[in-house]
Amino acid sequence: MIDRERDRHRARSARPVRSDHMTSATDRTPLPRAFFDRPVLDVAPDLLGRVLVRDTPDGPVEVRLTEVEAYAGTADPGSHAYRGRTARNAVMFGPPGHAYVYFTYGMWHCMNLVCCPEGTAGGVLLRAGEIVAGADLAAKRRPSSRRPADLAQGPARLATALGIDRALDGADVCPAAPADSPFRVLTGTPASPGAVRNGPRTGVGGEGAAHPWRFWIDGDPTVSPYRAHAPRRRR
DNA sequence: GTTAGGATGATCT
DNA sequence: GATCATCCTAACA
Repeated sequence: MIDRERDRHRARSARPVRSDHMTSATDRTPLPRAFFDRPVLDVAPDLLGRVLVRDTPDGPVEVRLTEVEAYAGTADPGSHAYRGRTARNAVMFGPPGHAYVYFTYGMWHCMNLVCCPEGTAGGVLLRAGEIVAGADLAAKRRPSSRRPADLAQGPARLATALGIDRALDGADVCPAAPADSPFRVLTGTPASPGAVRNGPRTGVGGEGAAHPWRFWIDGDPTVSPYRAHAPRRRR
């Protein structure tokens, strides 16, 4: 319990490494499918600093990823794919570079990026990020937001800010042309390896809790507060 | 500042 | 019928 508190404190209070005076422009080259056709533990930390673009008729929203979690398919007790393929998780077993969107807690959507070769159900949960374009639209979708940093501070918040729902389950994130999909992932400005931290995944209990497969950019204010797995109490 | 508890429904056993 | 890869608000220190 003490350790939990300490981890949480550490994640929140680490020194900021923000670059308010950044001069180098974001690299807007889309990531190729080969980027995702790798083991999840390679892809997950490499996604930090990348920019997910979500196009809608209302306009684009772009989020710079600051926190992700890796889920390693049928061998990982924390993964939705642990018990094998079902209608819900089918997209995870498909080709890499697609969105796996699920509905949870009766209210929220969360989004993964499918990794690994087809047939291997790897996924990276997008947990948090910094809205770098379309903040007005994101704020309209998230009226309870108090400040820019919390617009996408948490997986369901990120999905809400980007207007993501089950209709986007299976969407291609590496389209041949931008018009072919509502998603793209840009090269962005990858986080330097020295700024990347990792620790146990949020909300994952049991044997899956042992894996330190949550990755985040140290000190970034948009990283969500860590919560250890807590079994729901009966009432 | 922190914490407890309710909201709400698809999914799976 | 239990379990969620969660969020928000009210209440409290």
